[in-house]
Amino acid sequence: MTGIPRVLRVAVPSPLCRLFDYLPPPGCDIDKLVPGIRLRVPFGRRHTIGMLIEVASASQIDPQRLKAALEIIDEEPLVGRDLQQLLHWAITYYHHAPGDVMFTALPALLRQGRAPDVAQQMLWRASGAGTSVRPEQLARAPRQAALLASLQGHPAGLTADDLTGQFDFDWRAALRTLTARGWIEQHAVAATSDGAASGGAAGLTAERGPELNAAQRVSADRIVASLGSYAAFLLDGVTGSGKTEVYLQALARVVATGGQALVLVPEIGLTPQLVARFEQRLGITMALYHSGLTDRERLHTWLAARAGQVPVVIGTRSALFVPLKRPALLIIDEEHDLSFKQQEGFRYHARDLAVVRARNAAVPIVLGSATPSLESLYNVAQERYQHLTLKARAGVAEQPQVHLIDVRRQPLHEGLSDSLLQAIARHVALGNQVLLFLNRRGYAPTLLCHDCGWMSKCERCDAHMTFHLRQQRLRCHHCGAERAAVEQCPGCGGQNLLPVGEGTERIEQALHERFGDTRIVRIDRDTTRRKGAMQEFLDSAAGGSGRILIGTQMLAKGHHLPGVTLVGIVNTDQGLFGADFRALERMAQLIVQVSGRAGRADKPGEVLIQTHHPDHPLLRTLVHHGYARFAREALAEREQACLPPHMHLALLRAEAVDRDLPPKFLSAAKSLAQGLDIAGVELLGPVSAPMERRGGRYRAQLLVQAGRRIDLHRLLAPWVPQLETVRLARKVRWSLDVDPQEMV
DNA sequence: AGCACGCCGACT
DNA sequence: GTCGGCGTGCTC
Repeated sequence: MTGIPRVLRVAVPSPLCRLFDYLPPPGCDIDKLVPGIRLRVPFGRRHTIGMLIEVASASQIDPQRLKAALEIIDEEPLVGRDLQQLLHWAITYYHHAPGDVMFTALPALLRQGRAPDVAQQMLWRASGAGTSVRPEQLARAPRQAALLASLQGHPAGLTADDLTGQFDFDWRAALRTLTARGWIEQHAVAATSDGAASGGAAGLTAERGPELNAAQRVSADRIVASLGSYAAFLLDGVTGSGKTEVYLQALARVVATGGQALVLVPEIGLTPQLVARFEQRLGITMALYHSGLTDRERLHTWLAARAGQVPVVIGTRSALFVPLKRPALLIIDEEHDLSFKQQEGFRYHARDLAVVRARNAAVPIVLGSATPSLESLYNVAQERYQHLTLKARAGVAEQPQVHLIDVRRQPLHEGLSDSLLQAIARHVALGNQVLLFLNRRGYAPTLLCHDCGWMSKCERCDAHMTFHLRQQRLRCHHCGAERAAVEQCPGCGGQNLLPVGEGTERIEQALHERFGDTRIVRIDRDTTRRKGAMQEFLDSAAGGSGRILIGTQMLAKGHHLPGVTLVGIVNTDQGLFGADFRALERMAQLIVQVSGRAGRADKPGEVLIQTHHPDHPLLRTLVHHGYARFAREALAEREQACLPPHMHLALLRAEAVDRDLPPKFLSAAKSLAQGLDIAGVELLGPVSAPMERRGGRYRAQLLVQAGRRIDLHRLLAPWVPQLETVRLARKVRWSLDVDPQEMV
């Protein structure tokens, strides 16, 4: 064998848009250098964990500058080919730092270099270098000194529990520093007891479900028939049409044939009830993966899924990256939901990546929604997805009656019109439940001084502070700033502070005054902060206690509220003319989702929508002809306006405390882009963000638009690495958002 | 992002 | 005289 120089191309956790080249660790077995393994590498003046991306024969970097990797961590690639491919795809599609992409896809413990084995316990011990350091040298850092001394005293190593018992300060910070200096190392030993993977099928018996109706049958059959190869389905069915039954049929087949499925649900959609229902029907134990778990639990699920020990993994956005040994099916429930889009750092869309993952793994994917995103409907029109439609509303005789209430020139009582109040009284008198929806918590969005015009503005944002009556506090819902509400105007000392506008708290109070003896339950972030409170509310509401339910966004998702016969949407107007071109789509989805709560079981439902714009054409279409027709027209409108999904967008954002810097940086970025001279791409801006100041920073954005996706990427690929070299890039916080979902 | 280097103000 | 503020620069 000739000595072919080997260079390891490594993704290192950093925001830098490139890979770093290393020499193999001294004396390492070349065969172990497989893409997908982790390495410990020197990086700058510290050590870090890197992911091997490829083994190249030569580097672009001056060979003198190449350092050798320190250690190989993994024997085998952490994830299989399909996931590796997916991550590479994501790096080039989102133009995001490869290290950041690779490492956000891993559970925290693996990110930290831990062995991919839950049965191991991590110990920290002084490294070779660390044993010869005298702790007294660290006189400036007494905690580090104490920690190092302790570890030197225990050559076999100490666990996190040991350290927590020993030190009353935050030893983890000291540990990080010492680890970075190379004086402490982690090492894994077989754990004494707990935590071996418990496996999947717990020997439960699957329960029989209801008979499927024709549409459900067809849908389930087509999904099942496509198992074993790639196919994308949009399962489009109104609330109560039985999408879940279709999922269950397909999942049952996957489970029966020994495959594995991954189910993604929106952040607040993952309830114990949903999981219980799946488990009963499939006769298995589901593996959960979401942010509410501890790092250890997440690692446990991840490993069990990778080992093929669990048949079905269910989780939120980040579960997309859970490896499967025998992937057979992917399901994205409520595919239109915004929580599938990560809104910071590596801004991926889990639904879009899931489609790519399904293709790589040659398995079918089902995107389910009662209100599909316009993107997905467009993909149906382009014949990229197959459309499965469930029309019948299983078990419910009639669709709810939907009416617009024109509130122009009508007297409003704390935001509620006479017609709505009368309807509420009517339904309550019949012993039914009423659900009112208002996407604004607190008592009033602002306080106004009647004497001098002072308003409760946030000091750090271009926004007002919301007045919370019961707690007597003013809060900014954008940055979290908070202060006590005063009786006197801070401007003039006057006593006439008026709450302007309505929030859920105010509606609740108004309803109390009007319907004194009726039980009213408010469900928003303020009343459900306590863990489990949301569930208690919903359980008690489902049980019939609470005649009137008032709530925000969080009430819109598929909770079963069988007693509700009237849904009132207090205010649609923000959605109709929002700064974001998707505001209307969101509002329509919300209206349909909230309406889906009404009139289950045998009671017909009624939906009343208050608006100042009863003639808004798309709102009328939605109300009179339903979501499908609304979506068709909205898509046509998007096409005319040259907006997604007919157009492809990327948004370069920047923010800084200094107001001038973001636009300056974006202008520099724009010049660079223009210099690249890519045809078919248009740059709009820079402009300030819709809320220019937020959390004390000024924000601006530059929009990149292209009719063809390939043109967009032809610009982004060379442009983004260039942005790093812009001087001003260091002075602003900037990020690129490919396919932005919110323009704020 | 970290992390160190480096050059100017208020403290033992 | 030093501690430490954050501006600047680098990471294979």
